[in-house]
Amino acid sequence: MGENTARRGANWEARRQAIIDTSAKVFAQGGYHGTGIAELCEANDLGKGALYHYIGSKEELLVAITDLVMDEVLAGVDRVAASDGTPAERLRMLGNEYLDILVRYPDHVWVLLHEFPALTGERATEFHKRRHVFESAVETIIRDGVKAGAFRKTQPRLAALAWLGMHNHAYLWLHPGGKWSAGDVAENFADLFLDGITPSA
Amino acid sequence: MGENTARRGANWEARRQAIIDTSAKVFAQGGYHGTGIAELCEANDLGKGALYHYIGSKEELLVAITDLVMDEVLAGVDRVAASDGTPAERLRMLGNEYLDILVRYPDHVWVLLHEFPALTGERATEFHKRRHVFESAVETIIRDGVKAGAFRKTQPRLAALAWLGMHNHAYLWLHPGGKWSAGDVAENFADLFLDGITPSA
DNA sequence: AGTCTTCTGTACCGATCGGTACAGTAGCGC
DNA sequence: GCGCTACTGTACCGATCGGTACAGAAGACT
Repeated sequence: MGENTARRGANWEARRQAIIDTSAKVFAQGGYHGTGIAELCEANDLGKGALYHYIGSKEELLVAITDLVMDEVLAGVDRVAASDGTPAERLRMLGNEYLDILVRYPDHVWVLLHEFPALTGERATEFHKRRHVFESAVETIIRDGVKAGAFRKTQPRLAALAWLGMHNHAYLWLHPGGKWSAGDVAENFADLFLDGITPSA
Repeated sequence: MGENTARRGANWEARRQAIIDTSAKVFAQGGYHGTGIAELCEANDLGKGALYHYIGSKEELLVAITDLVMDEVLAGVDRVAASDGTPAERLRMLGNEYLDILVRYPDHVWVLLHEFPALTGERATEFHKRRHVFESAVETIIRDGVKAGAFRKTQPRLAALAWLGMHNHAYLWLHPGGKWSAGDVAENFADLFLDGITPSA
């Protein structure tokens, strides 16, 4: 993808992106398998011919949705890696980046976390590879912290899974314009993860 | 359900339960909407007629799977409520109960957490009601701890969501016979949630 | 043995599935 | 205005969807 942008109409790409976004919302409500092409056509106000002119296939649409999110996530990982904070600071920063994505793309993230098992073949392996980069980034920060004595001697993998669970799960209840902002939640979660719920005194 | 057990064959109930369990595994692999009746028939080695004799409908099958898990979860909540430990102890206990269920019914739990949006009508409201009981139980323990001064003055709801996220997410990687036992993970998570990852000194 | 209920396979239903073929329309370069 | 390509709606494809009808097989009870 990218090299075959070829001679497409001026706003082909923009139109395609709009379709991806709209479809993400529909998928988020009805599920990937639970949503038919007809439903997507109606939501995008397009005939089947027009729709397929932009998306290629239903699965490609799913790929586009998940790729969009993973692009953002990995960009966040890079920014954090490029920073030079302590492990605790980097963990805070990554939480902020991730929850921000979650609020900016609630539908896309829902689809990603819910329907990634529907990806097949090399699409699936590619996705797992990218997800592994993200999860490893968390684990590495924790491992660094343990090595530096800034963190307790926990099992880094298990601590990373706890961190990921806390943050991933937020896609179910953290919405733009809701009770909490991404920043609020990220701060609370970082405090909790770093210092626990027991008073320090 | 229950009052119309009526005159069913001796092992009708057992047969039905076996079908539910087998189908849970199939759903866990292919998703609810992604799995057809024909697939369920093959997995259960039954014709459509026979299958429908036991399950009524596809959605009833989904309900049976989710009910099984929720029955266990709420039984765990009751046991914890009946105990008289400190908030910290009760949180530990609940984590143990929950992760134990997660390991004993990995397929059922996967289906529950992944496909509950497919429930419709009063089935959906009933499910949400029962899930709320579970989530409130977590929140109440935390609220009690804060009130008693055993926990920091966090927002109980947010802390509960963190706790739930950590534990719920484990359905993706915690499997029977895997690297960690439910008890191991529960203990690590409780330590982490109570005291954080920063050394206490 | 006869009867009656429970159980099960087969055939079938209309609807919808994801996807394609293709003829036409619209808009841009000239 | 001409021509060419990008775009779009309609009709259609075979396959599968969830579910039903129903006849017969299999047991249990008498």
